[in-house]
Amino acid sequence: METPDIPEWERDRLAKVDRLRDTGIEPYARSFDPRTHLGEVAARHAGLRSSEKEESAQYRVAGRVISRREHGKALFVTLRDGWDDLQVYANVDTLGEASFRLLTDIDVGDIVGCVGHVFRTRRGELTLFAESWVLLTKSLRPLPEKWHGLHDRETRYRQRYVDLIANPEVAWQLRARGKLVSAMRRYLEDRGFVEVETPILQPLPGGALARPFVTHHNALDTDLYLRIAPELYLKRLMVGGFDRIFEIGKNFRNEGISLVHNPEFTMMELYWAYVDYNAIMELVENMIPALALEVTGGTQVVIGDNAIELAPPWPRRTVDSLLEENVGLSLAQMRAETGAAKAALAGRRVDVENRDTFATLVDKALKHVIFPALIQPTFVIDYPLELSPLAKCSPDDPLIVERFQPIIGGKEMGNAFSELNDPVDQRRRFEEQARNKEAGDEEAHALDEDFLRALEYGMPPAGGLGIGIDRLAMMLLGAESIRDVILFPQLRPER
RNA sequence: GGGCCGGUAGCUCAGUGGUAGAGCAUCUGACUUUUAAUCAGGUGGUCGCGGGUUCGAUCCCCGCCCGGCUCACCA
Repeated sequence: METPDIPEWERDRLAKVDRLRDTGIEPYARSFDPRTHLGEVAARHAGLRSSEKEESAQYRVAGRVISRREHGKALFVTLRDGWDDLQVYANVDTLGEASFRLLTDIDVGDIVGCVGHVFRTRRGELTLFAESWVLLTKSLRPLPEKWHGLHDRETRYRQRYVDLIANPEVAWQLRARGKLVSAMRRYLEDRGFVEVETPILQPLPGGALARPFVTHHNALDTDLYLRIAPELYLKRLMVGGFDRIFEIGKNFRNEGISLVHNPEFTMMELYWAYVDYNAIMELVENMIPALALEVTGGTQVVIGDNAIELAPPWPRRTVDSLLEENVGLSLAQMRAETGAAKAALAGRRVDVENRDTFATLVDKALKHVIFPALIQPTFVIDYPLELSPLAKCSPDDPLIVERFQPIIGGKEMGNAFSELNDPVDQRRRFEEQARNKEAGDEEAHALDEDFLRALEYGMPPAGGLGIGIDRLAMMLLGAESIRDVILFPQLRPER
């Protein structure tokens, strides 16, 4: 009987499934409980010497068979659970003829449970001596090669489940990202912040300058946008009396994909009533090293050739002083003479265009000249008004807003400001954005009447903060691509 | 979107204008502490897709698809 549609390996394994069922064995078991994690077994017997055994402790372990070495009447298999491996040894004398024969029939990829005691082989590897075993899940597909593993990026991202099996360091890194999020959540809760959830489907996307995804609600017959930021809803909650809140969740921006951009990404935003951006800076410079300590065990990270110390305090540098130092022009000079600003930037190998304005020139100077030079953690503070339609003005200068960005390893880790709570000023800023939109700026901020109505009821003074979790994870875990800290990064659909 | 690089067996990769290769995996046999186990033998391929040139294309040309890097935009 020819079934050319089914690959050979799968046909063989499907036949094994049939044979197992014929002998009364279910190849997809219901449970194997209790069990001990492989890593725990290894940790408990780290001191066991070669050729010694420890028969007093019996273990039930389970995992995926990632390799096997058959020796006639004996057999070694290596099990993996998550990112821990443990070798299992079995022989025909202990298992008996029937059970041993079935064991030699298992394939790399199968998931099995084993019961036995540990010993350490002559070559020094901690090993479970199997006294009995059971098939838990039959695998129908071959695993990638044991030596070179799975390298192909496309397969790794499309079939992350295989990547996680074949590359335990990937599994470890993605798990560490999870630990980062939970550590952040705990850190904030311990300081009185309450976690909230605000709409992802929004009638008007706001809180950031970006192009949104559009979707449609059938029953309401209305277009909705996937949020580009939760900011305006969190501020509505501040009006409502929540005075320390945060949200950790996905934002969606309909823009390019790169080493540092994924269309959906995770953001932590927090709002803290009755403080300004100075308190937020203190929070950030204390929280980041605390999170690093939990996730990596230290407050130092290495990015490229640079050792970075995250411990506080972090220096504060104004945009104005950084511009003077790196571009040779003050903010006021750049505002007054955009021609000179363009020349100065062009001289530093920054692409400038005719349509560049004061605001975009400052933005380019920060991104291409100033940030890349800030390796150790630094707060860049006090931005020009034009770049920040939701931030409050400085008491000393109406053209400056109280805003900061933490820069680590040359990269922006977040964005924060003293929140604008003057509804009249906010309306003016929205109207300015509306003019930009008419002039063709697709990313200009929309005018949100309900948000203004909320501000008119009165929002307490507050500091706000957004931190990109993906980029923070990259920095702490030394990932070069955002795809390495996202379980299922966005790819073009498979065809 | 532009530029550059890539797609060959399940995996990692060689390769040539004249019937397609290796290692590992898989299959058969041997082997009771191996560990990239070992030894002997075998199976396995629309060479990303579609056109063109040619007696003949996996190879050369054109178009497309998918991925990577990079530039632009963005966090």
